[in-house]
Amino acid sequence: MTALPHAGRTAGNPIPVGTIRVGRLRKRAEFLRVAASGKKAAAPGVIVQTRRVDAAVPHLDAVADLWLGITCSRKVGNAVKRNRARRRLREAARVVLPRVAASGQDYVLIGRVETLTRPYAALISDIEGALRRLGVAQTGESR
RNA sequence: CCAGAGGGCCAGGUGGCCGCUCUGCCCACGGGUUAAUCCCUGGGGGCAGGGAGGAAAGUCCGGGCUCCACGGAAACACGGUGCCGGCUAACGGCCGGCGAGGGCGACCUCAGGGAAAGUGCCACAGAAAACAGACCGCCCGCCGCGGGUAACCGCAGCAGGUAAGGGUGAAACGGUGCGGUAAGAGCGCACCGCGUUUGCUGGCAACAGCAGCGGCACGGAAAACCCCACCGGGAGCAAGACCGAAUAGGAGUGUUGCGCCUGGGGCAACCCAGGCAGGCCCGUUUCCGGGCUAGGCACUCGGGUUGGUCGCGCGAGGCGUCCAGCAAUGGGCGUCCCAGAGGAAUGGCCAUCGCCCUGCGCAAGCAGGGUACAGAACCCGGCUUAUCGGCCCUCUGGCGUA
RNA sequence: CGGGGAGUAGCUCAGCCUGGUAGAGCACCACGUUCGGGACGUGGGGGCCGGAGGUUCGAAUCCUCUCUCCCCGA
Repeated sequence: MTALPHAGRTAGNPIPVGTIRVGRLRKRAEFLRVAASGKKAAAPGVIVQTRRVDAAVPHLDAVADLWLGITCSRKVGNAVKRNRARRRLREAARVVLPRVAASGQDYVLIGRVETLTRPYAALISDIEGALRRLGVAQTGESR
């Protein structure tokens, strides 16, 4: 496990054991780092990029097990459409990532035009499938 | 009832599960510090409360706020606005009025100063396109030729008169009628139109009405240059302020090099202070004025970038009511505190009820589809553009009934 | 978010300031040249000037609104 030590998680802490904290990518440089040196997988509703965390380069949002950033280009539509695509992806990622995604990785979800109209269940399976193809999915049943 | 005009308002509701962000309070914990507490800081949990718009949009104007330039002055230049009056912090905005155009009407539209300050333009066509001018034509006179008994007719030329007719054009120097004439012509007259730096009346004014005057002179275009009047310093919250890594650039010291003059110091190289000259900058010019201005090498100290904090929401504020005003708007009183994110929250999924359209059905209803435009990014006042539909008020025209 | 710039032929650009005829190069087509192709020569076609209004007799050009694209300020 290359995840940074979870500062608040010690014996006697009321946080349930196994809770994963998802940090956020905050700056353009962090997104570019994932895009430049990471792997990517495309699904109808989403494009996923990922990169193993380099401990020498700290995140702005420091205390977390894995980091997530969501983005949308102007091709998706106007500001309302981009916001909706980001919100749907964030909601789906909130459900999927702690259960499936490996720790110690950066993840970037990129919205597409289909993200707006794709059914919610399909969006979730899109993310899971992409993570599996990238080889960063947990073995599932072990958790 | 149908068709239409003007103005205002709304921007789906309810419920369930799971979430986001800010503020306040509480709880346990980690890190720093300490002997310990306190304190600082970090990510969590719980409870309560707040959480997108009429356009948040385009960024087309006007302000607040911040920094820079702010010492003026004059002229120039540049940009903008343009009937009159009012409102406003200000505006290119709004309100009221005037004029012009459109509509049966309610109403709508208008960058709506100046073309007798100047420069330039008006292609093609046409004789001529802007101090007018004359192609065809019409008319008088003279001369020549031909015909005719003659009156006179025809043709060609010369010198004049004319702007009625022809045709061109987007536009041709008023229109109609009568008189007049060799033919004509505002040449004269009547009416209409036009102009008016004339007077009177009304109006703060734009302007309107009446009278007079002018025979009519003044083509269009200033969204061509321009003139006149008025307004305008530049940049923008990525402004700006503060805290502050790693790596490359600045200040001090030493050394080397470097225009002139004066004074001081030093044995000297040289250093310090002042002035002058040169160069650059303050939009341009002028006058004064101000600022900056010397490289290379070695050694010591302060800034900026990444990042963080502030700016950052009590405001030309919202709601209600009264008063002044035709209105825009202003004033008084009461009451309320109402988003603050930062790859950027204000949501995701589901159920159900509304609303609209289409089809089926006698009906109850059923099925299908639709439910817009669009997301705060320092704030405010406007303008413009996008928008499924619904509601309310006032008014106009037509038809019908009483 | 703020500041600036550009839309004209299939492509790259002139023309706009100073309004009346849209032009150049490459590309395309035909013919010639060649045994054939390329190159070369001659000739030709092709643009409602991003869209909508307005000013004007007349707009690619002037004015207003709008759409799209590009650049700059982390």
